[in-house]
Amino acid sequence: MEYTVHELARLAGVTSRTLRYYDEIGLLKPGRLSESGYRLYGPREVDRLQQILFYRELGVDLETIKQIVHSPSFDELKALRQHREQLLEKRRHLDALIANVEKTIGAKERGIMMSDKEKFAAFKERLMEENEQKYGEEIRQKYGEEQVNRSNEKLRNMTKEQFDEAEKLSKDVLEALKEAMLSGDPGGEAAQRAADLHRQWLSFWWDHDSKEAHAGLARLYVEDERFKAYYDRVHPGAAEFLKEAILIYTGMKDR
Amino acid sequence: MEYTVHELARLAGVTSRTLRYYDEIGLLKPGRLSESGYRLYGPREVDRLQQILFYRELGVDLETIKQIVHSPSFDELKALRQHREQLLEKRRHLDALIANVEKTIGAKERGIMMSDKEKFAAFKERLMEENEQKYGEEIRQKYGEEQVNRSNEKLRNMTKEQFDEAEKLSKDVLEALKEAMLSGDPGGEAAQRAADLHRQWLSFWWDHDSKEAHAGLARLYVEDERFKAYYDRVHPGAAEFLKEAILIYTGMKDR
DNA sequence: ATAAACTTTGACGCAACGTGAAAGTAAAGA
DNA sequence: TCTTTACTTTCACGTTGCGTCAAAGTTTAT
Repeated sequence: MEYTVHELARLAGVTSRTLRYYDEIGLLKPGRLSESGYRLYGPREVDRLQQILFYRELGVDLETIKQIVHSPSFDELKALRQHREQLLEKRRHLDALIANVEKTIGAKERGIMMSDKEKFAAFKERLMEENEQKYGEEIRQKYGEEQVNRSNEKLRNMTKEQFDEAEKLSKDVLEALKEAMLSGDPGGEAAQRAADLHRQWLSFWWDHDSKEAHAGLARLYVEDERFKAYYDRVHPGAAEFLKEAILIYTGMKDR
Repeated sequence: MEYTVHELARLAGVTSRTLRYYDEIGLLKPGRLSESGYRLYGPREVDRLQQILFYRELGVDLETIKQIVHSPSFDELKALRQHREQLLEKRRHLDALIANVEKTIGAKERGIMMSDKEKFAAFKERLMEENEQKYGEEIRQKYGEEQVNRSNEKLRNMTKEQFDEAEKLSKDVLEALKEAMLSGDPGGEAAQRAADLHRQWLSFWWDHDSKEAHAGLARLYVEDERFKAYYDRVHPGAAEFLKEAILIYTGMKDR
Protein backbone atom coordinates (compact mmCIF):
# COMPACT_ATOMS: atom_id res chain seq x y z
CA MET A 1 0.00 0.00 0.00
CA GLU A 2 1.59 3.28 -1.06
CA TYR A 3 0.57 6.78 -0.04
CA THR A 4 1.05 10.20 -1.61
CA VAL A 5 2.08 13.11 0.56
CA HIS A 6 -1.49 14.25 1.05
CA GLU A 7 -2.76 10.76 1.85
CA LEU A 8 -0.05 10.05 4.42
CA ALA A 9 -0.49 13.47 5.97
CA ARG A 10 -4.19 12.82 6.52
CA LEU A 11 -3.57 9.32 7.80
CA ALA A 12 -1.02 10.48 10.35
CA GLY A 13 -2.54 13.81 11.32
CA VAL A 14 0.39 15.91 10.13
CA THR A 15 0.61 18.44 7.31
CA SER A 16 1.96 17.93 3.81
CA ARG A 17 4.54 20.58 4.57
CA THR A 18 5.77 18.55 7.51
CA LEU A 19 6.36 15.50 5.30
CA ARG A 20 8.21 17.55 2.68
CA TYR A 21 10.31 19.13 5.39
CA TYR A 22 11.13 15.71 6.85
CA ASP A 23 12.20 14.61 3.36
CA GLU A 24 14.31 17.75 2.95
CA ILE A 25 16.20 17.23 6.20
CA GLY A 26 16.62 13.51 5.54
CA LEU A 27 14.50 12.41 8.45
CA LEU A 28 11.87 10.56 6.45
CA LYS A 29 12.57 9.93 2.77
CA PRO A 30 9.77 8.58 0.54
CA GLY A 31 10.09 4.92 -0.39
CA ARG A 32 10.23 5.82 -4.07
CA LEU A 33 9.35 8.57 -6.49
CA SER A 34 6.75 8.26 -9.25
CA GLU A 35 7.68 8.93 -12.85
CA SER A 36 6.64 12.56 -12.36
CA GLY A 37 8.66 12.97 -9.17
CA TYR A 38 5.76 12.52 -6.73
CA ARG A 39 6.78 11.21 -3.30
CA LEU A 40 5.38 7.76 -2.55
CA TYR A 41 5.48 6.26 0.95
CA GLY A 42 5.34 2.52 1.61
CA PRO A 43 4.96 0.32 4.73
CA ARG A 44 8.51 0.94 6.01
CA GLU A 45 8.02 4.69 5.85
CA VAL A 46 4.66 4.39 7.59
CA ASP A 47 6.27 2.54 10.52
CA ARG A 48 9.14 5.01 10.54
CA LEU A 49 6.74 7.94 10.72
CA GLN A 50 4.95 6.37 13.66
CA GLN A 51 8.24 6.15 15.56
CA ILE A 52 9.07 9.74 14.63
CA LEU A 53 5.73 10.94 15.96
CA PHE A 54 6.33 9.17 19.26
CA TYR A 55 9.71 10.86 19.61
CA ARG A 56 8.18 14.20 18.67
CA GLU A 57 5.48 13.74 21.28
CA LEU A 58 8.28 13.23 23.77
CA GLY A 59 9.94 16.49 22.77
CA VAL A 60 12.99 15.05 21.06
CA ASP A 61 14.44 17.39 18.42
CA LEU A 62 14.34 16.28 14.79
CA GLU A 63 18.09 16.02 14.33
CA THR A 64 18.33 13.65 17.26
CA ILE A 65 15.36 11.63 16.00
CA LYS A 66 17.06 11.35 12.65
CA GLN A 67 20.24 9.96 14.16
CA ILE A 68 18.29 7.50 16.29
CA VAL A 69 16.06 6.04 13.60
CA HIS A 70 18.84 5.91 11.02
CA SER A 71 21.18 4.01 13.29
CA PRO A 72 21.96 0.50 12.01
CA SER A 73 21.42 -0.74 15.56
CA PHE A 74 18.03 0.89 15.89
CA ASP A 75 15.65 -1.58 17.54
CA GLU A 76 12.02 -0.71 16.85
CA LEU A 77 10.58 -2.89 19.60
CA LYS A 78 13.02 -1.59 22.17
CA ALA A 79 12.28 1.97 21.13
CA LEU A 80 8.55 1.35 21.46
CA ARG A 81 9.05 0.07 24.99
CA GLN A 82 11.05 3.17 25.82
CA HIS A 83 8.33 5.38 24.34
CA ARG A 84 5.82 3.69 26.58
CA GLU A 85 7.86 4.35 29.71
CA GLN A 86 8.45 7.97 28.85
CA LEU A 87 4.81 8.54 27.98
CA LEU A 88 3.92 7.11 31.39
CA GLU A 89 6.38 9.52 32.97
CA LYS A 90 4.89 12.38 31.01
CA ARG A 91 1.50 11.39 32.32
CA ARG A 92 2.85 11.47 35.87
CA HIS A 93 3.98 15.02 35.26
CA LEU A 94 0.55 15.88 33.93
CA ASP A 95 -0.97 14.23 37.02
CA ALA A 96 1.18 16.52 39.12
CA LEU A 97 -0.05 19.56 37.20
CA ILE A 98 -3.65 18.48 37.57
CA ALA A 99 -3.15 17.92 41.30
CA ASN A 100 -1.55 21.35 41.50
CA VAL A 101 -4.39 23.15 39.74
CA GLU A 102 -6.91 21.31 41.91
CA LYS A 103 -4.98 22.36 44.98
CA THR A 104 -4.94 25.94 43.71
CA ILE A 105 -8.69 25.86 43.08
CA GLY A 106 -9.32 24.45 46.55
CA ALA A 107 -7.12 27.10 48.13
CA LYS A 108 -8.92 29.92 46.32
CA GLU A 109 -12.36 28.59 47.13
CA ARG A 110 -11.55 28.32 50.83
CA GLY A 111 -9.60 31.57 50.96
CA ILE A 112 -6.52 29.64 52.05
CA MET A 113 -3.08 30.89 51.14
CA MET A 114 -0.83 28.74 49.04
CA SER A 115 2.89 29.31 49.27
CA ASP A 116 4.55 30.65 46.16
CA LYS A 117 6.66 27.51 46.07
CA GLU A 118 3.54 25.34 46.07
CA LYS A 119 2.07 27.32 43.19
CA PHE A 120 4.92 26.35 40.91
CA ALA A 121 5.84 22.93 42.29
CA ALA A 122 4.47 21.06 39.29
CA PHE A 123 6.03 23.42 36.74
CA LYS A 124 9.34 23.14 38.50
CA GLU A 125 9.37 19.47 37.58
CA ARG A 126 9.65 20.52 33.96
CA LEU A 127 13.34 21.11 34.48
CA MET A 128 13.64 17.57 35.67
CA GLU A 129 11.35 16.25 32.98
CA GLU A 130 13.58 17.71 30.31
CA ASN A 131 16.54 16.15 32.01
CA GLU A 132 14.51 12.98 32.19
CA GLN A 133 13.82 13.11 28.48
CA LYS A 134 17.47 13.32 27.77
CA TYR A 135 18.80 10.66 30.08
CA GLY A 136 16.35 9.39 32.64
CA GLU A 137 14.87 6.50 30.76
CA GLU A 138 18.09 4.72 30.09
CA ILE A 139 19.54 5.24 33.51
CA ARG A 140 16.28 3.94 34.93
CA GLN A 141 16.43 0.79 32.91
CA LYS A 142 20.05 0.18 33.66
CA TYR A 143 20.27 1.23 37.28
CA GLY A 144 16.73 1.16 38.44
CA GLU A 145 14.00 3.44 39.53
CA GLU A 146 15.60 4.47 42.82
CA GLN A 147 18.73 5.92 41.31
CA VAL A 148 16.78 8.07 38.88
CA ASN A 149 14.56 9.32 41.63
CA ARG A 150 17.62 10.09 43.71
CA SER A 151 19.08 12.01 40.76
CA ASN A 152 15.87 13.98 40.46
CA GLU A 153 15.84 14.60 44.18
CA LYS A 154 19.39 15.86 43.94
CA LEU A 155 18.40 18.15 41.10
CA ARG A 156 15.44 19.44 43.04
CA ASN A 157 17.69 20.31 45.95
CA MET A 158 20.45 21.70 43.82
CA THR A 159 21.29 25.35 43.93
CA LYS A 160 21.58 27.28 40.74
CA GLU A 161 25.32 27.38 41.27
CA GLN A 162 25.56 23.65 41.39
CA PHE A 163 23.28 23.23 38.40
CA ASP A 164 25.29 25.68 36.34
CA GLU A 165 28.50 24.00 37.38
CA ALA A 166 27.08 20.72 36.17
CA GLU A 167 26.03 22.36 32.91
CA LYS A 168 29.47 23.84 32.46
CA LEU A 169 31.05 20.46 33.16
CA SER A 170 28.72 18.93 30.60
CA LYS A 171 30.02 21.39 28.01
CA ASP A 172 33.57 20.85 29.15
CA VAL A 173 33.13 17.13 28.57
CA LEU A 174 32.02 17.74 25.01
CA GLU A 175 34.86 20.16 24.33
CA ALA A 176 37.44 17.83 25.84
CA LEU A 177 35.98 14.93 23.92
CA LYS A 178 36.26 16.85 20.67
CA GLU A 179 39.91 17.67 21.34
CA ALA A 180 40.68 14.13 22.43
CA MET A 181 39.26 12.66 19.25
CA LEU A 182 41.78 14.65 17.25
CA SER A 183 44.47 12.57 18.92
CA GLY A 184 42.55 9.40 18.21
CA ASP A 185 43.92 7.71 21.33
CA PRO A 186 41.29 6.87 23.99
CA GLY A 187 44.11 6.12 26.40
CA GLY A 188 45.88 9.40 25.80
CA GLU A 189 46.01 12.33 28.22
CA ALA A 190 43.32 14.35 26.46
CA ALA A 191 40.88 11.45 26.38
CA GLN A 192 41.58 10.59 30.00
CA ARG A 193 40.92 14.19 30.92
CA ALA A 194 37.54 13.97 29.19
CA ALA A 195 36.79 10.81 31.14
CA ASP A 196 37.70 12.54 34.39
CA LEU A 197 35.54 15.57 33.58
CA HIS A 198 32.73 13.18 32.85
CA ARG A 199 33.20 11.54 36.25
CA GLN A 200 33.02 14.98 37.90
CA TRP A 201 29.86 15.76 35.98
CA LEU A 202 28.34 12.44 36.88
CA SER A 203 28.88 13.06 40.58
CA PHE A 204 26.21 15.75 40.46
CA TRP A 205 23.56 13.20 39.72
CA TRP A 206 24.71 9.93 41.04
CA ASP A 207 25.39 8.17 44.31
CA HIS A 208 27.13 5.33 42.54
CA ASP A 209 30.63 6.66 43.01
CA SER A 210 32.15 3.42 41.76
CA LYS A 211 34.24 2.62 38.74
CA GLU A 212 31.81 -0.18 37.91
CA ALA A 213 28.89 2.20 37.67
CA HIS A 214 30.89 4.72 35.66
CA ALA A 215 32.01 2.03 33.25
CA GLY A 216 28.51 0.61 32.98
CA LEU A 217 27.11 3.98 32.06
CA ALA A 218 29.84 4.37 29.47
CA ARG A 219 28.77 1.10 27.86
CA LEU A 220 25.22 2.42 27.82
CA TYR A 221 26.44 5.35 25.77
CA VAL A 222 26.96 3.29 22.66
CA GLU A 223 24.17 0.82 23.32
CA ASP A 224 21.45 3.42 23.45
CA GLU A 225 20.67 5.45 20.36
CA ARG A 226 19.89 8.66 22.16
CA PHE A 227 23.10 8.81 24.13
CA LYS A 228 24.95 7.76 21.03
CA ALA A 229 23.28 10.50 18.98
CA TYR A 230 23.96 13.09 21.67
CA TYR A 231 27.68 12.42 21.80
CA ASP A 232 28.08 11.69 18.11
CA ARG A 233 27.06 15.27 17.40
CA VAL A 234 30.55 16.21 18.51
CA HIS A 235 31.87 13.87 15.88
CA PRO A 236 30.68 10.58 14.45
CA GLY A 237 32.09 7.86 16.67
CA ALA A 238 32.41 10.12 19.70
CA ALA A 239 30.17 7.93 21.87
CA GLU A 240 32.25 4.86 21.18
CA PHE A 241 35.43 6.84 21.76
CA LEU A 242 34.18 8.19 25.10
CA LYS A 243 33.18 4.70 26.19
CA GLU A 244 36.68 3.46 25.44
CA ALA A 245 38.23 6.40 27.27
CA ILE A 246 36.08 5.79 30.33
CA LEU A 247 36.76 2.04 30.35
CA ILE A 248 40.50 2.77 30.33
CA TYR A 249 40.10 5.54 32.89
CA THR A 250 38.18 3.26 35.28
CA GLY A 251 40.50 0.31 34.69
CA MET A 252 37.57 -1.72 33.37
CA LYS A 253 38.89 -2.05 29.85
CA ASP A 254 39.49 -5.78 29.92
CA ARG A 255 36.51 -6.89 32.00
CA MET B 1 7.18 39.33 49.14
CA GLU B 2 8.93 40.63 46.05
CA TYR B 3 11.12 38.70 43.65
CA THR B 4 13.86 39.71 41.23
CA VAL B 5 13.95 38.22 37.76
CA HIS B 6 16.36 35.53 38.82
CA GLU B 7 14.45 34.64 41.95
CA LEU B 8 11.10 34.34 40.19
CA ALA B 9 12.66 32.35 37.37
CA ARG B 10 14.00 29.79 39.82
CA LEU B 11 10.78 29.68 41.76
CA ALA B 12 8.71 29.03 38.63
CA GLY B 13 11.11 26.86 36.68
CA VAL B 14 11.45 29.26 33.76
CA THR B 15 14.44 31.23 32.54
CA SER B 16 15.26 34.88 33.19
CA ARG B 17 15.07 35.45 29.46
CA THR B 18 11.53 34.16 29.45
CA LEU B 19 10.48 36.71 32.08
CA ARG B 20 12.17 39.59 30.24
CA TYR B 21 10.52 38.50 27.02
CA TYR B 22 7.12 38.35 28.73
CA ASP B 23 7.73 41.90 30.00
CA GLU B 24 8.76 43.03 26.52
CA ILE B 25 5.60 41.71 24.86
CA GLY B 26 3.39 43.04 27.66
CA LEU B 27 2.30 39.62 28.87
CA LEU B 28 3.71 39.88 32.38
CA LYS B 29 4.89 43.27 33.53
CA PRO B 30 6.80 43.53 36.82
CA GLY B 31 4.85 45.00 39.71
CA ARG B 32 7.32 47.85 40.06
CA LEU B 33 10.86 48.80 39.18
CA SER B 34 13.59 49.42 41.72
CA GLU B 35 15.52 52.71 41.74
CA SER B 36 18.10 51.14 39.41
CA GLY B 37 15.46 49.84 37.01
CA TYR B 38 15.48 46.24 38.28
CA ARG B 39 12.23 44.36 37.68
CA LEU B 40 10.43 43.42 40.89
CA TYR B 41 7.53 40.97 40.94
CA GLY B 42 4.91 40.92 43.68
CA PRO B 43 2.04 38.56 44.65
CA ARG B 44 -0.23 39.61 41.78
CA GLU B 45 2.48 38.89 39.24
CA VAL B 46 3.20 35.53 40.88
CA ASP B 47 -0.42 34.48 40.50
CA ARG B 48 -0.48 35.84 36.95
CA LEU B 49 2.60 33.82 36.05
CA GLN B 50 1.00 30.66 37.39
CA GLN B 51 -1.98 31.19 35.12
CA ILE B 52 0.33 31.90 32.19
CA LEU B 53 2.21 28.66 32.77
CA PHE B 54 -1.03 26.70 32.80
CA TYR B 55 -2.01 28.21 29.46
CA ARG B 56 1.45 27.54 28.08
CA GLU B 57 1.24 23.94 29.20
CA LEU B 58 -1.98 23.75 27.22
CA GLY B 59 -0.27 25.09 24.11
CA VAL B 60 -2.00 28.45 23.95
CA ASP B 61 0.10 31.04 22.11
CA LEU B 62 1.40 33.98 24.09
CA GLU B 63 -0.63 36.65 22.29
CA THR B 64 -3.83 34.79 23.10
CA ILE B 65 -2.76 34.32 26.72
CA LYS B 66 -2.11 38.05 26.92
CA GLN B 67 -5.58 38.91 25.66
CA ILE B 68 -7.18 36.44 28.06
CA VAL B 69 -5.39 37.45 31.25
CA HIS B 70 -5.65 41.17 30.49
CA SER B 71 -9.35 41.04 29.82
CA PRO B 72 -11.36 43.02 32.39
CA SER B 73 -13.72 40.06 32.62
CA PHE B 74 -10.93 37.60 33.33
CA ASP B 75 -12.02 35.29 36.14
CA GLU B 76 -9.09 33.51 37.79
CA LEU B 77 -11.13 30.82 39.46
CA LYS B 78 -13.07 30.09 36.31
CA ALA B 79 -9.84 29.94 34.34
CA LEU B 80 -8.33 27.51 36.84
CA ARG B 81 -11.36 25.24 36.48
CA GLN B 82 -10.99 25.35 32.72
CA HIS B 83 -7.29 24.55 33.01
CA ARG B 84 -8.21 21.51 35.05
CA GLU B 85 -10.65 20.30 32.41
CA GLN B 86 -8.20 20.80 29.60
CA LEU B 87 -5.38 19.14 31.48
CA LEU B 88 -7.68 16.17 32.02
CA GLU B 89 -8.41 16.15 28.31
CA LYS B 90 -4.70 16.32 27.58
CA ARG B 91 -4.21 13.33 29.84
CA ARG B 92 -6.88 11.43 27.92
CA HIS B 93 -4.94 12.13 24.74
CA LEU B 94 -1.80 10.87 26.44
CA ASP B 95 -3.71 7.79 27.62
CA ALA B 96 -4.69 7.16 24.00
CA LEU B 97 -1.04 7.44 22.93
CA ILE B 98 0.05 5.05 25.66
CA ALA B 99 -2.68 2.59 24.69
CA ASN B 100 -1.57 2.95 21.08
CA VAL B 101 2.09 2.25 21.78
CA GLU B 102 1.12 -0.72 23.96
CA LYS B 103 -1.04 -2.02 21.15
CA THR B 104 1.83 -1.54 18.73
CA ILE B 105 4.21 -3.40 21.03
CA GLY B 106 1.72 -6.25 21.43
CA ALA B 107 1.22 -6.47 17.70
CA LYS B 108 4.95 -6.61 17.02
CA GLU B 109 5.58 -9.19 19.71
CA ARG B 110 2.87 -11.46 18.35
CA GLY B 111 3.68 -10.82 14.71
CA ILE B 112 0.20 -9.41 14.19
CA MET B 113 -0.45 -6.73 11.62
CA MET B 114 -1.83 -3.42 12.70
CA SER B 115 -3.69 -1.36 10.14
CA ASP B 116 -2.04 1.88 9.12
CA LYS B 117 -5.05 3.73 10.46
CA GLU B 118 -4.63 2.11 13.87
CA LYS B 119 -0.97 3.09 13.96
CA PHE B 120 -1.83 6.77 13.86
CA ALA B 121 -5.19 6.81 15.61
CA ALA B 122 -3.86 8.55 18.69
CA PHE B 123 -1.83 11.10 16.77
CA LYS B 124 -4.86 11.90 14.65
CA GLU B 125 -6.45 13.46 17.71
CA ARG B 126 -3.76 16.10 17.52
CA LEU B 127 -5.73 17.71 14.73
CA MET B 128 -8.54 18.32 17.15
CA GLU B 129 -6.24 19.41 19.91
CA GLU B 130 -4.71 22.05 17.68
CA ASN B 131 -8.14 23.22 16.66
CA GLU B 132 -8.87 23.46 20.36
CA GLN B 133 -5.75 25.53 20.93
CA LYS B 134 -6.59 27.97 18.18
CA TYR B 135 -10.19 28.69 18.95
CA GLY B 136 -11.39 26.59 21.83
CA GLU B 137 -10.25 28.89 24.62
CA GLU B 138 -11.98 31.94 23.26
CA ILE B 139 -15.18 30.17 22.34
CA ARG B 140 -15.04 28.45 25.71
CA GLN B 141 -14.95 31.69 27.59
CA LYS B 142 -17.58 33.24 25.39
CA TYR B 143 -19.97 30.32 25.07
CA GLY B 144 -18.94 27.96 27.80
CA GLU B 145 -17.29 24.66 28.36
CA GLU B 146 -20.05 22.41 27.17
CA GLN B 147 -20.34 23.86 23.69
CA VAL B 148 -16.64 23.43 22.98
CA ASN B 149 -16.66 19.88 24.22
CA ARG B 150 -19.65 19.18 22.01
CA SER B 151 -17.82 20.64 19.03
CA ASN B 152 -14.87 18.39 19.73
CA GLU B 153 -17.13 15.41 20.22
CA LYS B 154 -18.75 16.14 16.89
CA LEU B 155 -15.33 16.39 15.24
CA ARG B 156 -14.21 13.14 16.79
CA ASN B 157 -17.27 11.37 15.45
CA MET B 158 -17.14 12.97 12.07
CA THR B 159 -16.40 10.90 9.02
CA LYS B 160 -13.77 12.02 6.56
CA GLU B 161 -16.54 12.94 4.15
CA GLN B 162 -18.20 15.16 6.70
CA PHE B 163 -14.95 16.78 7.65
CA ASP B 164 -14.17 17.44 4.02
CA GLU B 165 -17.63 18.86 3.49
CA ALA B 166 -17.09 21.21 6.40
CA GLU B 167 -13.74 22.23 4.97
CA LYS B 168 -15.30 22.83 1.59
CA LEU B 169 -18.06 24.91 3.18
CA SER B 170 -15.43 26.88 5.00
CA LYS B 171 -13.82 27.72 1.69
CA ASP B 172 -17.20 28.42 0.11
CA VAL B 173 -17.87 30.96 2.82
CA LEU B 174 -14.63 32.76 2.04
CA GLU B 175 -15.31 32.73 -1.70
CA ALA B 176 -18.89 33.93 -1.28
CA LEU B 177 -17.71 36.60 1.13
CA LYS B 178 -15.17 37.82 -1.40
CA GLU B 179 -17.81 38.09 -4.11
CA ALA B 180 -20.31 39.74 -1.79
CA MET B 181 -17.86 42.44 -0.81
CA LEU B 182 -17.60 43.45 -4.44
CA SER B 183 -21.27 44.45 -4.22
CA GLY B 184 -20.64 46.28 -0.96
CA ASP B 185 -24.14 45.51 0.30
CA PRO B 186 -24.34 43.29 3.40
CA GLY B 187 -28.08 42.95 2.84
CA GLY B 188 -27.72 41.96 -0.79
CA GLU B 189 -28.29 38.49 -2.19
CA ALA B 190 -24.61 37.61 -2.42
CA ALA B 191 -23.90 38.63 1.17
CA GLN B 192 -26.97 36.81 2.45
CA ARG B 193 -25.80 33.70 0.61
CA ALA B 194 -22.44 33.96 2.40
CA ALA B 195 -24.29 34.25 5.71
CA ASP B 196 -26.32 31.15 4.90
CA LEU B 197 -23.24 29.16 3.89
CA HIS B 198 -21.71 30.23 7.17
CA ARG B 199 -24.73 28.94 9.06
CA GLN B 200 -24.40 25.59 7.24
CA TRP B 201 -20.75 25.44 8.13
CA LEU B 202 -21.47 26.32 11.73
CA SER B 203 -23.94 23.47 12.04
CA PHE B 204 -21.05 21.02 11.81
CA TRP B 205 -19.67 22.26 15.08
CA TRP B 206 -22.48 23.77 17.06
CA ASP B 207 -25.69 22.72 18.68
CA HIS B 208 -26.77 26.31 19.15
CA ASP B 209 -28.97 26.34 16.12
CA SER B 210 -30.41 29.68 17.14
CA LYS B 211 -30.25 33.06 15.47
CA GLU B 212 -29.04 34.54 18.75
CA ALA B 213 -26.03 32.26 18.87
CA HIS B 214 -25.24 32.80 15.21
CA ALA B 215 -25.46 36.57 15.66
CA GLY B 216 -23.39 36.43 18.83
CA LEU B 217 -20.63 34.55 17.09
CA ALA B 218 -20.76 37.08 14.26
CA ARG B 219 -20.16 39.89 16.76
CA LEU B 220 -17.22 37.90 18.12
CA TYR B 221 -15.72 37.98 14.63
CA VAL B 222 -14.89 41.64 14.81
CA GLU B 223 -14.27 41.78 18.54
CA ASP B 224 -11.61 39.11 18.48
CA GLU B 225 -8.40 39.81 16.64
CA ARG B 226 -7.81 36.29 15.47
CA PHE B 227 -11.20 35.87 13.86
CA LYS B 228 -10.92 39.34 12.46
CA ALA B 229 -7.50 38.54 11.02
CA TYR B 230 -8.75 35.26 9.58
CA TYR B 231 -11.62 36.85 7.65
CA ASP B 232 -9.83 40.08 6.80
CA ARG B 233 -7.37 38.02 4.77
CA VAL B 234 -10.10 37.82 2.15
CA HIS B 235 -10.19 41.58 2.14
CA PRO B 236 -9.66 44.22 4.77
CA GLY B 237 -13.00 44.81 6.43
CA ALA B 238 -14.35 41.37 5.56
CA ALA B 239 -14.95 40.41 9.18
CA GLU B 240 -17.04 43.52 9.79
CA PHE B 241 -18.89 42.93 6.53
CA LEU B 242 -19.65 39.31 7.41
CA LYS B 243 -20.89 40.35 10.83
CA GLU B 244 -23.28 42.81 9.23
CA ALA B 245 -24.44 40.21 6.73
CA ILE B 246 -25.11 37.67 9.47
CA LEU B 247 -26.92 40.20 11.67
CA ILE B 248 -29.24 41.02 8.76
CA TYR B 249 -29.58 37.35 7.85
CA THR B 250 -30.59 36.42 11.40
CA GLY B 251 -32.84 39.45 11.83
CA MET B 252 -30.70 40.64 14.74
CA LYS B 253 -29.51 43.80 13.04
CA ASP B 254 -31.30 46.29 15.27
CA ARG B 255 -30.90 44.54 18.63
C1' DA C 1 38.57 47.66 47.35
C1' DT C 2 37.81 43.82 44.50
C1' DA C 3 35.48 39.96 42.52
C1' DA C 4 31.49 37.51 41.45
C1' DA C 5 26.84 37.42 40.41
C1' DC C 6 23.06 39.62 38.79
C1' DT C 7 20.86 43.29 36.21
C1' DT C 8 19.73 46.33 32.14
C1' DT C 9 18.96 46.93 26.83
C1' DG C 10 19.96 45.60 22.21
C1' DA C 11 20.38 42.28 18.73
C1' DC C 12 21.39 38.15 16.00
C1' DG C 13 20.40 33.13 15.49
C1' DC C 14 17.62 29.07 15.57
C1' DA C 15 14.01 25.16 15.07
C1' DA C 16 10.03 23.69 12.90
C1' DC C 17 7.34 24.63 10.28
C1' DG C 18 3.20 28.03 7.84
C1' DT C 19 2.24 30.34 3.89
C1' DG C 20 2.46 31.92 -0.76
C1' DA C 21 4.03 31.74 -5.58
C1' DA C 22 4.85 29.62 -10.07
C1' DA C 23 4.52 25.75 -12.80
C1' DG C 24 3.58 20.76 -13.69
C1' DT C 25 0.62 16.36 -13.09
C1' DA C 26 -3.40 13.48 -11.87
C1' DA C 27 -8.12 12.81 -11.21
C1' DA C 28 -12.81 14.13 -11.76
C1' DG C 29 -16.49 16.24 -14.37
C1' DA C 30 -18.91 18.01 -18.51
C1' DT D 1 -11.83 14.85 -25.39
C1' DC D 2 -11.51 19.11 -23.13
C1' DT D 3 -11.96 21.61 -18.88
C1' DT D 4 -11.80 22.09 -14.07
C1' DT D 5 -10.30 20.82 -9.68
C1' DA D 6 -7.11 18.94 -6.69
C1' DC D 7 -2.71 17.68 -5.85
C1' DT D 8 2.17 17.82 -6.78
C1' DT D 9 6.91 19.87 -7.33
C1' DT D 10 10.59 23.49 -5.80
C1' DC D 11 11.75 27.93 -3.95
C1' DA D 12 11.59 31.33 -0.52
C1' DC D 13 10.05 34.56 3.01
C1' DG D 14 7.78 34.95 7.60
C1' DT D 15 6.64 33.57 12.37
C1' DT D 16 7.06 32.29 17.35
C1' DG D 17 9.45 31.85 21.52
C1' DC D 18 12.95 32.05 23.10
C1' DG D 19 18.68 31.04 23.49
C1' DT D 20 22.75 33.26 23.40
C1' DC D 21 26.01 36.93 23.22
C1' DA D 22 27.69 41.62 24.05
C1' DA D 23 28.40 45.92 26.59
C1' DA D 24 27.69 48.39 30.53
C1' DG D 25 25.63 49.18 35.17
C1' DT D 26 24.25 47.47 40.04
C1' DT D 27 24.20 44.42 43.98
C1' DT D 28 26.19 41.13 46.89
C1' DA D 29 29.95 38.59 48.73
C1' DT D 30 34.83 38.25 49.86
